[in-house]
Amino acid sequence: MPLTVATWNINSVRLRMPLVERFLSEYQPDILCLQETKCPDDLFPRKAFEKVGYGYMGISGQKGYHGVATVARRPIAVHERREFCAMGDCRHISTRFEAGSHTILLHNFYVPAGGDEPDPDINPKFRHKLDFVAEMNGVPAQQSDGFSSILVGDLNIAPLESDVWSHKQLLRVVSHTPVETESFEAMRKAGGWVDLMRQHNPEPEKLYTWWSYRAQDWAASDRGRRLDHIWSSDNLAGSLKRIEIVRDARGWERPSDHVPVIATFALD
DNA sequence: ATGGTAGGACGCCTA
Repeated sequence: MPLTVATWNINSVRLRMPLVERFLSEYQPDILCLQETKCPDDLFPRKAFEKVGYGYMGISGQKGYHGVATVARRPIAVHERREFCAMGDCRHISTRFEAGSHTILLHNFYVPAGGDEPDPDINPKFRHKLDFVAEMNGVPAQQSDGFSSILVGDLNIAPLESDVWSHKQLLRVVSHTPVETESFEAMRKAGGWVDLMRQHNPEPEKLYTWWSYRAQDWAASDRGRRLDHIWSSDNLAGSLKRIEIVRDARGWERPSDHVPVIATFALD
């Protein structure tokens, strides 16, 4: 049976609810994981999601900053909301659902951006980002309880050379510094996670999911980065049929600076 | 080398 899972940093779910509705109606993913909802749970637009057929949701939001939500048109249950770095931030929610013969644990992450200065000794936000990635070592793909796993989200790191428009020019820019990309890839591999976007579109093909708001013409300059990711445990990777980056969404009216990424699985 | 834009909440932090 097919399963489609999408991830999208929406940069205010309330402001961009019309875009979310357009995306859900055009692409109809089974599950959509949102980041940067910037919305406390009691103000989350539950009714609007229910109205378009997405009646199952796990939300973890706070006022003004961060916030994640996983919405679905098929049953999902909240598994856990994990706090990282003892900061009290809403940056993770995991949900659980049945698909084919699998019970799948789906992690939805919003990793700290890390500020501008890539030196943990003088920039606490960069320190926080590195600590957060280190703590993600405690989220392995293989569960002792036999769940299969998917991990998605805005991970705010572009690990490979072809994940940025210019490897050389971004080596000292937060999101692509060696200390980030190396600890990120080490964490992913140690956790047993497969990078599904790269399984489907290997290097050196350029893959971007984010384009800065500050560009005069984002599409013409195309200075993008792959900050959003979809990973899975080994036992699901072979069932991946398709990965789609919805680049068009960056050109929609009042867009997020991130675009949706959709994974389609054919599960037994 | 620099500054550029956007959102939340309303002065300034975060991305």
